[in-house]
Amino acid sequence: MTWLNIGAAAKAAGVKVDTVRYYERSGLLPAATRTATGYRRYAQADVDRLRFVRKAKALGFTLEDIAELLRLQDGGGTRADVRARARSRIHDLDRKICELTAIRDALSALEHRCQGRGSVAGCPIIEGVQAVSLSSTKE
Amino acid sequence: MTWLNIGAAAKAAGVKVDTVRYYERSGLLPAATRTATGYRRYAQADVDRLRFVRKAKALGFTLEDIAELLRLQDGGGTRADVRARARSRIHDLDRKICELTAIRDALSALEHRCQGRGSVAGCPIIEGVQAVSLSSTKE
DNA sequence: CTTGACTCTGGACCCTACTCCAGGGAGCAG
DNA sequence: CTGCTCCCTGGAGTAGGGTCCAGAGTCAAG
Repeated sequence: MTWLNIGAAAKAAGVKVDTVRYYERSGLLPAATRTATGYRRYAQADVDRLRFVRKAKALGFTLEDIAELLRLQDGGGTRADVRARARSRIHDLDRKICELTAIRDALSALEHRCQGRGSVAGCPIIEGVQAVSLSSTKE
Repeated sequence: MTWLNIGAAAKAAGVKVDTVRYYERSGLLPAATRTATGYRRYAQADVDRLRFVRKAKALGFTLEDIAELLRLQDGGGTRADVRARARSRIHDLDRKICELTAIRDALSALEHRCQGRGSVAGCPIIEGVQAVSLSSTKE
């Protein structure tokens, strides 16, 4: 079994040393085994786990989601559990995308109404912002 | 001229008292005039400004963007300036929407590959995450 | 005069996901 | 042994947009 120090493990997984320690602190990684002098030792499985974290993050999972996914892997969760997590994430993403799209379209409509000439007084974009109705969109 | 105390002004604009003070601190609102005993006094124009901030925020502008928009209104900026800000915001939104959509689609594809039965071992979603290729998406 | 609601200030704290730092050990090449 | 790089810990700092608090002063009603 080849052991890696934290620096090598971090490099292999494509994250920073501090990030690895941070993940350990926050419970995403189990406390690493240590050498006699206190250095953390990592095996390939740990590197894989780090990579998993990185990739799940790229898919928009929060660290908390990821912690849950890892718990499911460790603790013999079911595929249904995993799937539920994924669905919930997709749902969040859909909501966020809708929200941003609505904002984008509103802003774009304002932008098209503006010729881009003249002083700010009476600018359709500014006036449009003033006319936005709230109470619905709550982030 | 009817003056409002901070509580009334905040209520009229739909924000919290602390938020009003925070906006003043961070330069979005000019320092309010004060009564003899140090209470902040607000006129209708101030309430309008607060509402403007709220609405611009709902359109996804950051407080910094909003500060700039307000400066343009105050300082006789041009519509071209305002429009440039709006365009930049639209551009940001487009980028963000694309990003989230890509993530959503990737995750959705994984989710469809999963029957939702069985243990986590071999789960296509987990394996799919492991197979994600990185290096492109950064954020 | 008392009570309760309101306001003042400065500063601490929340969230997420790190990132950096100081001050000290550990490991290894020459 | 000297350097150099790596590692350890605990704690602080970052960004964004607030939120909350203590301790003290103010205001209006009863």
